[in-house]
Amino acid sequence: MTHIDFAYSRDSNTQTNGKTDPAGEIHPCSACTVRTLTVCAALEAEELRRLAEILQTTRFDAGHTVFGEGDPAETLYNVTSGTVKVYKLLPDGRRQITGFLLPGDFFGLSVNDSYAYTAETVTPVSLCRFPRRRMEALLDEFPKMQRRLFSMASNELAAAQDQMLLLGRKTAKEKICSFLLLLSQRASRRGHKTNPVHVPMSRADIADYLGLTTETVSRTFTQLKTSRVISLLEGNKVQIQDMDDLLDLAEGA
Amino acid sequence: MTHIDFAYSRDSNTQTNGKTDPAGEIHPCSACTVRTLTVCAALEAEELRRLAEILQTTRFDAGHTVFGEGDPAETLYNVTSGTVKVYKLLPDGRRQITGFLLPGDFFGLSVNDSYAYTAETVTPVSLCRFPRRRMEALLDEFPKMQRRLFSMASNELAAAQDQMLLLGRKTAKEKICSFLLLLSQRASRRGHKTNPVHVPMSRADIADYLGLTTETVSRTFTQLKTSRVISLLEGNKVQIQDMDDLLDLAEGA
DNA sequence: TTTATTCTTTGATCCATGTCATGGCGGCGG
DNA sequence: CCGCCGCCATGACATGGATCAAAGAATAAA
Repeated sequence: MTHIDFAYSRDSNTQTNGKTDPAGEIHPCSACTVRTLTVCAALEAEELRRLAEILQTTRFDAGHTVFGEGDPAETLYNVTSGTVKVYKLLPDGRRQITGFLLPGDFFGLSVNDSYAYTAETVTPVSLCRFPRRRMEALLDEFPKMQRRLFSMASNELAAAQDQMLLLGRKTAKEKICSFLLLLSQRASRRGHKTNPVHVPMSRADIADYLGLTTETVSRTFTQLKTSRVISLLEGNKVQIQDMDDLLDLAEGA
Repeated sequence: MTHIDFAYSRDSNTQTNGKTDPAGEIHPCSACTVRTLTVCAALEAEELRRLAEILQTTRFDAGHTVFGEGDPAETLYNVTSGTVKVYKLLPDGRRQITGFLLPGDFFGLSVNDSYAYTAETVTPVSLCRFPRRRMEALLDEFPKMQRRLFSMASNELAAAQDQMLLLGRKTAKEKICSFLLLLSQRASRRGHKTNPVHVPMSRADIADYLGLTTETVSRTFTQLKTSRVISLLEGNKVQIQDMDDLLDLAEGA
């Protein structure tokens, strides 16, 4: 997950998706491109150039469905800015969010020809799109890229196992603490402020990620606030009072 | 998951691990080798030959810990026969089994240098071992193998997401039904009898896989038996009365 | 600014599942 | 053959988190 700064910039076939494009804010296409490419650090210049060729960028408003479960999987995505949630549904509407994706994360990989989950934006988002066919061709050509994607998949798998432990065996309080810790760690890894953590998603989303209800999430937050483990700040920020405390609480120690 | 029959056989550096080797039953080393290699179908003869060179086979009794969470990750394993469970623990002993591995499945892949979970045999098991370093070298040499491993990781990721949905949002009854369905499907995919399903693991293991207690698992089984959805047969076999019924029950429809 | 609308918090109550306890059954060693 | 031990089943009871309900906050619309 090294974010090597890579001084490569080239306008690619940028497409500012109009469907729900919000007003204001200029769309820095080449910046997005560079950002995504740096995720593929350790690639050769040639590989980066080829990647940039097939990549397009898109923007979406908050609450926009990027693709639905079962849709034909034709595109691989990389988050450039904002937060995306991916989830699965049961027939009666129960929902499990399996991940929140932050800048640098890929999604939309599929083994079959259709997506196994739905992807929806949480905040306004910009994405890089890689047409699947062309991406596959590129992977065949550059084993190093494939290797990198494989290593990313392995990381995701490890994260998924942590999440299973959380869903299957942790209490509500442990779940919330683990979640805050996760956000903090991810912020740190991407070089952001780790302590007042930014929590861009709603209580309902948090609930569906942790296998709880919004009510329980809300109650647990106030409980943690009352016991001075955290405090809730303006702008969806959460201040962690004692990181070690939180770490213990997250594992029931 | 194509199990192409591949007429390749060669005695590799087989090592019948003595530590807990049970009596009886001859260990068919070349058979195991072939079996594992066929999992890597679509590989060239040359690749298979090289794989066979670095592969060793081992046997373990039921209840043997193959490796523990945090151990240095030096070996990649492939199950040749038997069932293996992998799990994670919380400090106070709560356990989440993240998967049961059947013949053909790989485990022990690690992004860091240490395993992220514990692997323990459920039944007597034979395994193929691939030394990590040599395996990595081989992957670099044969992109097709890496591609295959990547595709397997993607499949696992999809399975993990299904499991998250199960753990976070399904009821006890739905969990048990999903579990039986999963076993049945996996049996079918490996060409075994799918209906009286063989369930080699204990109630406790099932509970820790589904995020339940043994009591609830037990009760739910009898409940399903009473409502004539399944019946319990000799030798840890479960007869599914109506597959469609079970399918509905597994998703709360 | 006022009014809808949606999100969050909080309270009261309920229930699915956990916890604790007990007995049966089957395998295995002596 | 008997007694031990680990699994499984079942009952009685407890409880964490769900559900139902409703009152604030925040945000968007008018």
